Amino acid sequence: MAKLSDRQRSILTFIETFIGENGYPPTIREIGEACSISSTSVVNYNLNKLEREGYLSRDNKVSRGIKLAEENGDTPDGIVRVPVMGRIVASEPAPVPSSDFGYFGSDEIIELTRDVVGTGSNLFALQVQGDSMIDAMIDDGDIIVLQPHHDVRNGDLVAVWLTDKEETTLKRFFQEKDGRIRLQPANPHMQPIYIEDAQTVEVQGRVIAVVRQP
Amino acid sequence: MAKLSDRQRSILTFIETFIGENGYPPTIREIGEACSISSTSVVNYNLNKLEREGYLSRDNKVSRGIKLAEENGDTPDGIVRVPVMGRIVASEPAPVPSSDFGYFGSDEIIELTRDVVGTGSNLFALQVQGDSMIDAMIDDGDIIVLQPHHDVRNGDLVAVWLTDKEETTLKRFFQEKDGRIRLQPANPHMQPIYIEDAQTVEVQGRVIAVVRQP
DNA sequence: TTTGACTTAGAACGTCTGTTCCTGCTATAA
DNA sequence: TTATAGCAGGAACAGACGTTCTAAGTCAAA
Repeated sequence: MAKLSDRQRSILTFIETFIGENGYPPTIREIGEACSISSTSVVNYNLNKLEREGYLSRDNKVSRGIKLAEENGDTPDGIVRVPVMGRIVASEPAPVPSSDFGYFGSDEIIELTRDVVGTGSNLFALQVQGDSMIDAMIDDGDIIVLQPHHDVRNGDLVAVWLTDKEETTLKRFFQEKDGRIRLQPANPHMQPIYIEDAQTVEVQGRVIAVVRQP
Repeated sequence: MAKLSDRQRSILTFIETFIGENGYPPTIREIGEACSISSTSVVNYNLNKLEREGYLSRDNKVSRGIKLAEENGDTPDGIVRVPVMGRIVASEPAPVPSSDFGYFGSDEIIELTRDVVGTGSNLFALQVQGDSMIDAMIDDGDIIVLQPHHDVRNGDLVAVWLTDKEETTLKRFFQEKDGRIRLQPANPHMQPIYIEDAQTVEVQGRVIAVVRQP
């Protein structure tokens, strides 16, 4: 599903812009005119091809029956569907999606915009249970959006599972020069935690956003 | 632009759900069938009426040429554009939009989904500056979405301007039986504030959502 | 070269769809 | 009562639209 002819690509982009401008999909003849294709059958042929490749779906016998496919939960209008994988509790590791695609095992799905989650992909969300993360200024019931991220950069706010303490916590991550890991609470009045053995820190994901609905 | 017949309302909601399901608008006959209208001219008549009232726009002679109007920043696909009116600081009253419509004076616009902001209308957003609202578990840089709301119910999380203390704060609002107003911090370890003179409390809005991007 | 798969063109068919015209009903005001 | 406006139903027309059929061009493999 990789190779697309120039013609097919121009058809696809035209449909996108057309829907954006008009609010409804174009007809076969409108596509043909825009992409300088004289025959409706050629447009039809390429549309069928695009459908077979999964770029769009068509409703037979229906005028303007074209719907653009939504790739990886990203709808064409900038909405991102993020699966809520469950609850995050201090006393347990966070439930992380097992595979990269599919919403299996997710309780529900929350829709967010790119304005909130940025350009991340493979996102998942967790609802915080209990007020054990109050020191990270995260309340009971808050929803945190995570990106599975194994190469964490210094300063990232991450959800980590501390194997020896058997505790999940949200802290800013810093790799110190002396090999230790410093976990800095968001609340500036609280003291950081220093971890001697980096093996005891399992990063579950980087926090992309926190959403609270009082 | 207020009065809508039952028929017109059912047409409108059908168009909404149809677009949501199919990705393209319905035809006149599909509307008629769904709303049990036998004649296409009646549908056409009501569509023209709805267009005249501003609820939708039509493209003449175009099949499925219906586009739902976007009211108060609410796009047809469930995205809500919320103007960010500025920053909210503890030492100043929150900047509230002067009129009910238009984004005049807004620094920028943030797009959110209905999943986040619910069904509210006339929403506006403010970015929190400083960590003075740390007791409400709201951090520097957080964005709070507010609904201008003058009839506040007990338990609502509201942004209030205390005229005598000259301070903006976020608290849960309770009207006590003895006439006093109790402002309860979100942090359960903190003590509530009791206001004797209700006149000194100006409710700027009800907090719909809080969004944090670390 | 021949073969076959893929792509493009053109035309015709039948249905879908927006529009229009005519008719009738109901409610309000004169 | 009549007049007017708003609303609803039915039928028919013309054009739009998806589909299908035939034919031909392109290109790589045999």
